[in-house]
Amino acid sequence: MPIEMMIRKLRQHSDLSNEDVEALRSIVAPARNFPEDSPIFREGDLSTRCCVILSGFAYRSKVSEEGKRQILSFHIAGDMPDLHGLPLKRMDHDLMTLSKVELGFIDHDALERILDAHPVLARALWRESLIDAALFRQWIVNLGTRSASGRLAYLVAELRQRLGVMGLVANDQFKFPITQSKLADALGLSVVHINRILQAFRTQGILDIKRQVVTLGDFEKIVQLGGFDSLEDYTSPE
Amino acid sequence: MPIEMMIRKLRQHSDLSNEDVEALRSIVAPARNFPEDSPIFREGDLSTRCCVILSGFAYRSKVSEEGKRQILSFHIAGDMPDLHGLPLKRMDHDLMTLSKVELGFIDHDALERILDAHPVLARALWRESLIDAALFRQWIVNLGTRSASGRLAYLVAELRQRLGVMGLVANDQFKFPITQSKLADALGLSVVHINRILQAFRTQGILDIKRQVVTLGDFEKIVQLGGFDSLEDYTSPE
DNA sequence: CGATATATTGACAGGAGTCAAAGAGGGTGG
DNA sequence: CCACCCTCTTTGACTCCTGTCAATATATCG
Repeated sequence: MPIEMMIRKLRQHSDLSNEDVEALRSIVAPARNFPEDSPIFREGDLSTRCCVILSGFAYRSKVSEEGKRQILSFHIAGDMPDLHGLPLKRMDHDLMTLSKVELGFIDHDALERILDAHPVLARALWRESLIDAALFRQWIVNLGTRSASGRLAYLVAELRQRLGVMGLVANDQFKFPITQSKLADALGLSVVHINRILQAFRTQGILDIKRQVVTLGDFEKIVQLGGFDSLEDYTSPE
Repeated sequence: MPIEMMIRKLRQHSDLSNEDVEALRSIVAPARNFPEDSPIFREGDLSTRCCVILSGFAYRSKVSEEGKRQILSFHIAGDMPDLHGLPLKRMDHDLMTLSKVELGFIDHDALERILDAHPVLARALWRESLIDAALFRQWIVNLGTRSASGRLAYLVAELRQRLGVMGLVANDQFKFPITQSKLADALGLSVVHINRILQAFRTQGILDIKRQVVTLGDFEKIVQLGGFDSLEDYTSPE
């Protein structure tokens, strides 16, 4: 029942009744598999359904006019990376898989009907989409104020936090199938420089990213370097 | 009736009935004035009402753990910069005035009641808050992929676009009371460097920012330098 | 086992930051 | 009305973080 991860996430900030949850569960289409490094949707697409990541990793990205790719966010099991497509329809960025991904789909029309009858659920989804926006704000701070190594540390701290909540961190390790080139595109840095920072982190025993796995050597240090500030306190109502 | 600007903005993407609009209008409290360079709310505050900018300029900012201020966005007449506070309550950043600002306030409780009775309006506000998020994504691309001069050009292009819609651009000029130090904090650059870019733009006749006024010398060039891509096509449903 | 993607190195260039000081501008009070 | 002050802008000299280019090593996969 991997859809439970999404429900757990919604329940972290919203008080959903069992009816709300059942209604939502009833309209999730059977899981579909996507291969790694492939698009789920593209910028400009019209969205007719929302997806829920049941397992695997994805990222959202945008290509600037100059042709450079910027990765906007990473997504993990439990996330609904295109919830904003429900009110906005037209996608302003790509959604790509990082690994093999299992997706559940929720048809917009069906969802609209459920939301009309379940205002608490509607509010929960609005909230969820705004938490997404809050992460973007954090990301802006990260890009705008921190050095290269700070940015990387911040990313790792954020991922650890989010994966931890989903129970996907064990023994100071978590799966995260990233390449240095994608890290570069996420952090606004060059591949070469990412490589050098990674090496420095490795020799200092701070962290290691190898073979799809991130190993945290010194999490305290990572949080400090990245100036990581958990959003927890801001994402629950009242 | 400067509240009309907000309504015009909502109507750009949502089909509001006159009833919807009247309901909304009925709960806007009389305008209040805020002096320049002062806080409207602070990070950590609990939000009990939404504000609408009736006139003037404001910005949202966040201070990183390291103590550096990052400006997240600028706001103009017609904007509701804390709409996300309705579902999320706890503010994750500051809202500051740039100039004298006239604000209308909408009490959350009253708004909730109206939204329950006007689902189209509720949807419009959700949409509005997601357009805000889309601007943040654009901003991430700006910070992550562009050079210093590109970033500045992008900011000016975005402002021109948004102010233009509100009818606040005339003769290739618009009011925008910014200091170089704030520009630096918005673009993730140092004041000194901002100053040099500004001078380069000035001597090349591209643009000038002086005494609270931005003068566009060569808008084509600005759009090109900034790789500006209007969001227009993404913000209307279907 | 070859082929392709990814990671690593080295040398060098350059954009952007820092520090410190000097000008300008705008507001205020005597 | 002018002197003074405070903030904002401008300059110069210097540093250094990060990017670029190009080559090599290492993984990964069919």
